Amino acid sequence: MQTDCRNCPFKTKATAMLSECSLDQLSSNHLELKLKKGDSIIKQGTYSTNVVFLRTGLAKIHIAGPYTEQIVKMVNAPSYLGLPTTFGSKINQYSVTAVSDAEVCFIDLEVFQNILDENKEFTREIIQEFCKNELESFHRCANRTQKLIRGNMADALLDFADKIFKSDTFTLPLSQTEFANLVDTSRESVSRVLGEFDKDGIIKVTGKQIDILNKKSLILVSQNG
Amino acid sequence: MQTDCRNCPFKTKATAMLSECSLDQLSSNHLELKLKKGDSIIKQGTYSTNVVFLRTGLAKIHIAGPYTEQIVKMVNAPSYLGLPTTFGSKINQYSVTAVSDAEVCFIDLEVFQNILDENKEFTREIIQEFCKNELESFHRCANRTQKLIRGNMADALLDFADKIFKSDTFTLPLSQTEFANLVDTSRESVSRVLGEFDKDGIIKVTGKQIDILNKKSLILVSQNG
DNA sequence: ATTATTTTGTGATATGCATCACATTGTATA
DNA sequence: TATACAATGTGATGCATATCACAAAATAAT
Repeated sequence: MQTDCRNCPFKTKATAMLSECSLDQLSSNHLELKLKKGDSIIKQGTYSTNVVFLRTGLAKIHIAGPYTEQIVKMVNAPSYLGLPTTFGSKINQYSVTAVSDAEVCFIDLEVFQNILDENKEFTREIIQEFCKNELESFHRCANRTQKLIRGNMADALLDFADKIFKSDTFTLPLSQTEFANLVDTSRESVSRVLGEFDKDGIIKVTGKQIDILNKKSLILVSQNG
Repeated sequence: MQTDCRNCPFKTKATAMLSECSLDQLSSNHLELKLKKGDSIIKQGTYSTNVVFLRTGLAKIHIAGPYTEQIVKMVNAPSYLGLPTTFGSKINQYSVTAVSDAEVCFIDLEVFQNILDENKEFTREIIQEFCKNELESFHRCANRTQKLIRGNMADALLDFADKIFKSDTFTLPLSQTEFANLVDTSRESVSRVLGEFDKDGIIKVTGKQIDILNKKSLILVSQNG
């Protein structure tokens, strides 16, 4: 399936910088796909020469650790995925899976490279993106290892509310097992802590539905314990 | 102090791609400094519009976590430092400190940006570098949280041997407290585990001097417990 | 050299959380 | 609608490791 990228309403900040010429180049060199929740977008260990543009939806980046699968981060559209592998080893070093219905465009790496070469502004934005990611990963590294479970879970919930869903009411797009892999805990602890937060009136849990009732408390838990 | 960048013997893969013109631009727009072990290169919370080129030496990237200072990674020359902050918020989000004597060049961000704009190959290499870092951080994230202390310490030692010093004999450039902050442990555990490894004949510890005696064992410990 | 300060070694104790073991509920499948 | 399977709730137990509390070296400062 091919669409005209010029009129794509789901541009990243970077894509908005592209010349019409480059957009046309994209149009004629990409494969658009509609995915269902759970579908694999990038599979670790697999060969790939594509950059993936996540047009709509929400995805998890996950990687096989020595014992369990670890969710490294959540990504929501619009966003480019898979740059590290395609620019690096060509063998995907991690997996990306849709956790909601999603639309993606597969872009040939060479085309993407051309577009980088020919659009300074685009390149700047992509580099900005890398910088932001690196900083985030530094912070995550420092926080996740120093905080206790309640703090990390509070962080994760705040992340979902503020960065992913932009709302204090949302339905968790992950099972508790997945949530545990994101927060570096066990499934049981997720269940327990979610229960505690509910009992304490900080959030309301109704199945996978989360309502943040007392955001200040949640932030306090995030900061302390 | 200014030197001619054309003849700098400490070029990164990226810098080697630069045109003579760009190198001259660098030459006339940078500040070269000799640093002593312990000197600060980048200070978290501080304003900055410089990219730093680590010409020689070894540095640690560290960040203030909620409780302790966390060492995020070790970087050895030649390497560019501080891109994430300068391209991002201008306020340094982390610190970089020399852990050995070092030489650095401070490059004005605008100059660096110009050079990026005008050298596609250079840009490609810088992006490659970002990709490599992102992958590394993913792996670290998965490993550090899943492995026990012995495994993580083995990893760190192997990293020093293989990536930093390229030798199975080296002197630890960190105190045990710092090492602990790198490996997500307590100072006491570092002392204990180092003692265990020594007793088991895997390494020989003489003060800060480390000799890897049985690398296979060390790799096994890294993989298992 | 002598004192002060930082770094390291090592035992004893406390604790956060993983793990195990089920019960229970929810959800897909026949 | 019944049945299988996956996702969740919850107690009891064990363990890895942080923390505390010193002693002993090693380094730095005077």
